[in-house]
Amino acid sequence: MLTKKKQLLFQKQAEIAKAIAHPLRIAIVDFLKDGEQCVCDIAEHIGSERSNVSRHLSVMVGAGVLEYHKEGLKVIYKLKTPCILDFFACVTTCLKQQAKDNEKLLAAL
Amino acid sequence: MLTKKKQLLFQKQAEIAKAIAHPLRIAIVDFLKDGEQCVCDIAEHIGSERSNVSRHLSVMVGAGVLEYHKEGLKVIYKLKTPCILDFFACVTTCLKQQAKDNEKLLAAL
DNA sequence: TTATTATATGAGTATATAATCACATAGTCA
DNA sequence: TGACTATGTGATTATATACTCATATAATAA
Repeated sequence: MLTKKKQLLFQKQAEIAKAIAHPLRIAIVDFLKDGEQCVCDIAEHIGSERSNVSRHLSVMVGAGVLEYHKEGLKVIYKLKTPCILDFFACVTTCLKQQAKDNEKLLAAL
Repeated sequence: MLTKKKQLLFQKQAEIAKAIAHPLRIAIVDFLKDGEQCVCDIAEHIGSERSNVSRHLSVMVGAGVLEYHKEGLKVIYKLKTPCILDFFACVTTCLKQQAKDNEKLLAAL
């Protein structure tokens, strides 16, 4: 059986994973890897309503993936830890693996 | 604006992230890192109904995170790519970062 | 002061997800 | 064959999430 300690750890890990597990949020993280951005520029870049983007951003702030500071009217968001980007490297490896499998399947038909 | 190509990539990445973004599923992946297991042993280990575990497993198979084979009555699941485990290293780094921040906050009170 | 802009948030709706129970399926063995 | 076991799945319910619109807040500038 799982210890309480492990359960808590898995809970926390799931929160971070959930905070990234959305196409728009991944697009946001990908955009922010090149530097901090305000909400309006993020919204423009990913092509979604500002209110919606604002909500996605606050989800990621809540999970500790992003942080922000205010500059006049604007609120500037950035990655809190670059380690989040490692996640994409890992996922990309998985996708490549899948692509290889599909190739094999295709070749077998 | 996002290219169609990037949108598709982010979609795929989100699918994998979603497949892991649940405490029970993380517990399953953690359990499987030491070797393949049948549904009943997984259910026992994580302390959940077999039918529920079966559903979680099929979500992860669908996302290409797990694979399985049958052995008599049993269905044996295992990690499809070890790269999934890198994800946990990354998330753990984020959690440590958060813990540090909380420490700072606590010290400031 | 008012007008403008950027952002956040409440309310409502639509959809997705998770869990449970009952049942179906399929393999094993007496 | 029938009993048993492991797994999967349909139906249901509860909950969570995503999105949109309207509105609120807050900073700025005229």
